[in-house]
Amino acid sequence: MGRPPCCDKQGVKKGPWTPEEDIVLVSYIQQQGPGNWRAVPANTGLLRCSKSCRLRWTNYLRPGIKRGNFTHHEEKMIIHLQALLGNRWAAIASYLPQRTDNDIKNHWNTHLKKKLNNHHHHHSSPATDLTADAAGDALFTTRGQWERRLQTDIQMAKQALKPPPPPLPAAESKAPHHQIPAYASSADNIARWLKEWNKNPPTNNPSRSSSSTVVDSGDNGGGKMNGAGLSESMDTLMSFDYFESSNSDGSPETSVFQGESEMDESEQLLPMKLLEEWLHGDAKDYYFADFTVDEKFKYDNLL
DNA sequence: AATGCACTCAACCGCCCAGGC
DNA sequence: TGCCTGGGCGGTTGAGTGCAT
Repeated sequence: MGRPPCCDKQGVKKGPWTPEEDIVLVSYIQQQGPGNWRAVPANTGLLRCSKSCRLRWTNYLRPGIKRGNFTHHEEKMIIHLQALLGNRWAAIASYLPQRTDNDIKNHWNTHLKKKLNNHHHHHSSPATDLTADAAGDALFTTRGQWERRLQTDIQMAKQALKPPPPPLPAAESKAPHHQIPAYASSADNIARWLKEWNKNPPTNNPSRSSSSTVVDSGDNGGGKMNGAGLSESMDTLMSFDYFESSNSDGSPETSVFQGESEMDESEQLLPMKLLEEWLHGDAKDYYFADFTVDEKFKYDNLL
């Protein structure tokens, strides 16, 4: 016997959300705060499953999220973090402020994986084979690799037990920190969206039309890539910093995987070490320049 | 202009886990 | 202790869109 569905399927609406539904959901959350999703459909009259409400909020309506137009640096971070953490998108998303796990997952599946595959086929060499997808897919195939992963998990668990960061708006603990009043920001998005909507009423795809306007796309470094930009981006993307690392002392006390001394030396994978170095190196400061103190705190604790 | 195909991404599905009873 | 429920996560789907022919 399978588990019953999270909610009664009868009378539950599925598919893209309409602007009206968005407004109902946002205004409810403005008043009540997110959480207790079970109560949301009941209290709002939305004919939606509680899960659907949560998903809509966390992946779309939540204030401060940035959609699409992944910057080059974000892509690099995703690639590195994916190599480190595997397909744990929520964990990866926690290091990319403003990005949702769903967005990152989609971007990985539709863009980055492909890019890395192409690169893999065109630059097949022992060194490059260990990067990219190959690294992501094959990283944890040995006992030592599994232990590394476990260590990462332990580190993350430790983090979770640390005292919480300075208080955030009670209703939005997972939101990025540099947007100030969570709901005001969200209401602002809706207002902006409505403005757009009045100007350009959606034809037959409300979800998509809203997706391009509700949330401020922010400054993502110049919008979509043209051909040249993509090419240039790929060059840099694939260059990584793996093989430019000069201070590879590899001291155990700075390792992500502390306590792996029992590990067979032969299991020390180059990419992992290099990733580690990269994450410890200057690149970190650069990529995390926009991070808040909390986010840096969290990141540093991972290391 | 019409058609087919490939791509994108919002949303759903199913599983897992933690907490409450 | 075991069951139930809510919430979270990762994988997958399919409608919409854009491009090539």
